[in-house]
Amino acid sequence: MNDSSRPGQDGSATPPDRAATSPGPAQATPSGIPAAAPRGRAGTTPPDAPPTSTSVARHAGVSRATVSYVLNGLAAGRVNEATQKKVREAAEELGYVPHAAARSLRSGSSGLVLIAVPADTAPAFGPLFAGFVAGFQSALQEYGYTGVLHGASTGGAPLEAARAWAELRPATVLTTHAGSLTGPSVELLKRSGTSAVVSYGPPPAPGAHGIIVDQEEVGAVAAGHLLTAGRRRIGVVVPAEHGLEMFGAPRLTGARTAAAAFPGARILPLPLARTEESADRLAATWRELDLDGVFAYNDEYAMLMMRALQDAGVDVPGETAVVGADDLLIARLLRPRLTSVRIELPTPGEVAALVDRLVREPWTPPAVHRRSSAHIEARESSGGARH
Amino acid sequence: MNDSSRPGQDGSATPPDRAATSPGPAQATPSGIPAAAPRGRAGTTPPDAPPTSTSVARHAGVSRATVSYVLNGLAAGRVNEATQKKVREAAEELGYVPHAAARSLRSGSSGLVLIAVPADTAPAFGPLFAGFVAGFQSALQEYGYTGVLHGASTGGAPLEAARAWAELRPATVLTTHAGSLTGPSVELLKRSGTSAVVSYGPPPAPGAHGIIVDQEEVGAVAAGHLLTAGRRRIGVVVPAEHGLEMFGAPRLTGARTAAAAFPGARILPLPLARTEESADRLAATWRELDLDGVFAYNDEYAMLMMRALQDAGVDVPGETAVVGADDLLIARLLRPRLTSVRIELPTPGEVAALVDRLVREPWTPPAVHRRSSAHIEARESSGGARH
DNA sequence: TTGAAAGCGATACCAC
DNA sequence: GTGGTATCGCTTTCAA
Repeated sequence: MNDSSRPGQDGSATPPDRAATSPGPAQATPSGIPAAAPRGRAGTTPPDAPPTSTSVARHAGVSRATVSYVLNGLAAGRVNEATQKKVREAAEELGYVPHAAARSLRSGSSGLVLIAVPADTAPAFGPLFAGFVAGFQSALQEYGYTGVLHGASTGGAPLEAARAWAELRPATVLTTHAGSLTGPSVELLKRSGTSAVVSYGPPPAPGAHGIIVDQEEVGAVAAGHLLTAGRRRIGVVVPAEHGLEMFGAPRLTGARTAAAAFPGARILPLPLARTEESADRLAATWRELDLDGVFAYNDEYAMLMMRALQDAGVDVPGETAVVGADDLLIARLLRPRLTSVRIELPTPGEVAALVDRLVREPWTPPAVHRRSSAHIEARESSGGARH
Repeated sequence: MNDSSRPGQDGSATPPDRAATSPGPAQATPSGIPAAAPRGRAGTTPPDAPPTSTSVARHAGVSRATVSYVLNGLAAGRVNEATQKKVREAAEELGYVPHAAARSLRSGSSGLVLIAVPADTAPAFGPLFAGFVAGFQSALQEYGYTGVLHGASTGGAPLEAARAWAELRPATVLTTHAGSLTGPSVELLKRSGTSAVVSYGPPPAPGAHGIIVDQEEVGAVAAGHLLTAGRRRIGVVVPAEHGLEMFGAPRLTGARTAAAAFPGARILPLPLARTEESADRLAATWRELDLDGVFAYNDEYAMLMMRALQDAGVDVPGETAVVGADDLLIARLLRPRLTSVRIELPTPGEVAALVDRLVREPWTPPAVHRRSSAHIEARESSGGARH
């Protein structure tokens, strides 16, 4: 964020005022009016300035150093017990809270772990990921880190994204987006002090660690299940939504791979938007497609698909078997019950432990710490007799 | 985060090492071993220290001041065009990224907007909220702020939470949790420089602004719909999950309020966990409960409920009408189609605009900026004839 | 046992 | 047009 319209700096930021970008590339002067009188902090010590370590020291009648020792628990055998009490009381009384920025500036590390999720894909992540993030943040906390989710949009420029993250000098960046994590991005982050960059989901860029969720395996398991059940003409739903290609494409590939082992098997990609209309349109031409099985990308799309098929008079699973993925609660609630691919992910605690290790041992060579596996959860929607 | 086990400071943090807490309350010495040799930064200037404004200046053969001017677009009429080019090239070449902490320390404002969601309730938030967060962060970015989602758990101590947030010196805190936002918490935040505290959802604590989502209205609209349709014995599902009371309770209250206007109407709370077993158990005793309508908390619980009722042979809506809330896609996919309460929320852009205004005009008195409303989206699940 | 002081990186006055 | 330099709040060594 290198623009002249930082909040609290001038008095004229407006939304359309697209942030001027970065030092690097040649850049015209900050578009438009150079902003009115950039007043710094106004008077001297307004009614009540935020309490600082200095205020606490004054209030307690000791030096700043003493305050620091006491408040950080390093006072053992250094500071008088009575003095400690005084300091703590003063801090309490003033409502003192240490200034994280000042601390990290001095100490050289921010203790921040950035969970970077590109804004445009964020809504696409389901409850599974939301749960992971929550658990991850809690786990990080146990290790002393502060995990924050950063979901800004960068218009797709990987280096811009990396720069935005790097400004915060995070100890680690864990990101879900493939595109934002190019080699140069990783390079930039590392150069600016980030000890580890971890790709969560997609395969990592050079220099980054990876916790890979093998989307191809998901597709392969789903298709394999259908194929094993005797289905041969298989449709694979590919979400039309932007930001889901990164999942949809490899799942399709996986299905194709699986089909290669079955002579006569055919895979047909089925573009589908997450709307009733789109599903109805697809279902209307179903008979022409002549498919006896469909892997519907995930449980939500599967529900959409199944509903449309049933409304169109297609029997599930008799005529066409349906398989979803993610094994959400709805899979078990649907009728017929939805067969689904369950994806085993590394737990938040494991990822937090990894992050901690990488921070403490930054020399650890980039590696893929895979630990995801996919199982089929067979239910009614794929169980019926074949066509 | 005031403990001695900050990452990168010592060499012995382990997960069970529950972060020692804060300056305030009397506190024993940091539990256990005082950590091994707390080595600061090791050698002098390791192979490549992160580039700073100074390195750029050196590299370009100018002073740090000049670098600052150029990189912040304040060089107009101050710095030679050729010099500017030199500076920008040097920055590019070194991969320089400004240090946000240093900048906020100096400028007095971090440009950070904290979206604080207590970790234990986070998984409870659905796709609606996820979408809001993503949009909000993008909108904030347009104004020059950095929106981050902070989902740490604090064991329920409001002041601890506030302290953790305050350390980051955010310009604004937007929080969804009622419990974490007590009067003293707001006080603490404001004293430490946060210009506005906004409660998103629950009614605000004293001193905080509020964007209220009137959960009672949701309950009232749902129950009102059922009552108007002639139903009189109405069950209201109250989620058993922790972290959902804040929604469940007011929705129940709203339903009760609505029922008060209909003589002979009865409201019966129905505790329900988000599992098939729980729903089946409830459905098994359905006839004894003798209910002709149920407001199932939200669409997901409604799906659970409806499935269990149908499996138990209860006709929906003939025998019992069902109403959900949130109007998700699944509402339209269910059969019978699910009647749902649609909640109109302020858009991310509107909230971002509000935040910006509050930061620039911190004197704005705390107020409730309500703009949520609930409408019924009537569908089949509540449309049938009454018992 | 406590205090003085040197920075961490960036910014913006005020002289040159 | 440029370059010193004081300063933001905090940590930590070294001296008293």
